Amino acid sequence: MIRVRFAPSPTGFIHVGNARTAVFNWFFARKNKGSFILRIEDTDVERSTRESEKLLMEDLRWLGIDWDEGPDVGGDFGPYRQSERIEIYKKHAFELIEKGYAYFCFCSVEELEKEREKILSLGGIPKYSGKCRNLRIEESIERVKKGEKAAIRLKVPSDQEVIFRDIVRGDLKFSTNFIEDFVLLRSNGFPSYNFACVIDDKYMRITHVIRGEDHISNTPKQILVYRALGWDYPEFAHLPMVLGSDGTRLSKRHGATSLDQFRGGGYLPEALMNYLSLLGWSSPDGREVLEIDEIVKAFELERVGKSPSIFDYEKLKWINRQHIRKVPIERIVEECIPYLREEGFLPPVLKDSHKKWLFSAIQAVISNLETLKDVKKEFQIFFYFKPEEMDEESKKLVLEESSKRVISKLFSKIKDLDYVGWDEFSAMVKEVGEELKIKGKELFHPIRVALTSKFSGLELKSFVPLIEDGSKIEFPLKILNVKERMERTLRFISGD
RNA sequence: GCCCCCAUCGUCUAGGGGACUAGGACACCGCUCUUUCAAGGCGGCAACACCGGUUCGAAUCCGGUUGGGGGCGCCA
Repeated sequence: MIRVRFAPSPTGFIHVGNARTAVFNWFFARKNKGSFILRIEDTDVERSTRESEKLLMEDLRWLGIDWDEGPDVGGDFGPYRQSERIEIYKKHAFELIEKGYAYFCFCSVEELEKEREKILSLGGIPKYSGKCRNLRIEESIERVKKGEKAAIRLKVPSDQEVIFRDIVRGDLKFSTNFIEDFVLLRSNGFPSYNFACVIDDKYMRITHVIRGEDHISNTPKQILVYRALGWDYPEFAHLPMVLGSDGTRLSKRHGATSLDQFRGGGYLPEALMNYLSLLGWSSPDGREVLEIDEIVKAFELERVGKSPSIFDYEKLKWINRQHIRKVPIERIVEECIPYLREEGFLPPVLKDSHKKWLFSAIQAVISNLETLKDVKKEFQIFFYFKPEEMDEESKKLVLEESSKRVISKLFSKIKDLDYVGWDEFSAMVKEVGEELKIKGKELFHPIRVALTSKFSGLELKSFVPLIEDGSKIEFPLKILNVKERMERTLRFISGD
């Protein structure tokens, strides 16, 4: 039974790089019918909050990741918050002291800091001196009993090699000579990352540790802990980094980086997941726009690449567009509603008439949507109509003599009608053309501008019915119909 | 500085000794469809970092150089 975990620390929003790690773990678990475990690494008391833990889980769920075991859903190997497992870590840290594989360290943080700076300034390797390593154990225990603060460090053996196989990278080799006696248990009683991680992965029966490349150098340290404890260790797979456009670590400077920003930015979760899957992995059949279950089916760690990838917002947008076109339009309508409310285009309660209109309107603009959020700007054409604010290009066109004649003529045919259907409308446009001997662009373009105040946009065939129908429905911002729009444009042209 | 990892179009990638004239996708450019703009369709530009070795044959294997990235906390 394959068991993997995603182990974030609840210190802020979830970064897409971390999300990618979560997603790959999840794909691997689902593909192999294994378990995906969510473990909260909240041993940094200063920075961890329950609030971020909550947000983190919400964001993960939004993305489409579910977990079989975790702090909120429970499981047989909990608790799943490290802060609730302190006794377990202590027990094993003391066990290592007893076995002689670890020792108490009484150096203060300030002292160590000073030492490190000194070594660094001399161009040396910042490595703990091992000062407390040879303290007599009886004496150390005595000091601890008296209440002196002490951390516990691992006695890292010298001249040994740690070799492990990484599923992505093959055999990796490290000499223990470059590993210092790192801290297992901090003087505040909390475990360090490299210790807690080992204990938890063992207790939770993790079979595959899939994490970012930035953890490669932690792996030999953790293996040393496994060895000292006499435990076998899981398989490792280190995923390549996700970088920003300039090749440095992806950060705010490059654009959106947290899951909630993509959510708010109008991305479909399956599109983001799809895009994330393409960072370091590719489908054997070469297709890129994939349903989640297709990815699960095809996913293999063996197909994960070794080199870092740059996060490409353009391609994400393109993938998002593909997914927008793929899912049922009802869902797109549903997802667009919050954005439209935000703009004040929709009332708090939607009647059937609203829904019906909305459906047609979304259908009309859907091919222009790169993100769901784009619906806001696409819908302006329905709710805002201000001839006096039209751009120079449109103004110039509409003020031409022939344009004026076209618009007036068409208006004279429409002005007594209560409703203009598309067939009727296009028949009248045709008549106008014949009567004025104007055709083509010269005929159509002025009409477009008269109706939208914009030089380009939706095709009139869908636009005209939408404003005609829309004008009969009650919206917070009234939709003007053909007649009203032409009237206003005419007034603008004549200079009133 | 030290340790480790990585290297195919601008970007994501396929490829794993002969199938390579190196394939696909995004972006970009052009054409087309459309009496607008997009979207769509078609086409184009564009890469094996460098040097050496192994081999009949190297993008592919080996070594080095260069470049990039990661790590070196009582953070995770």
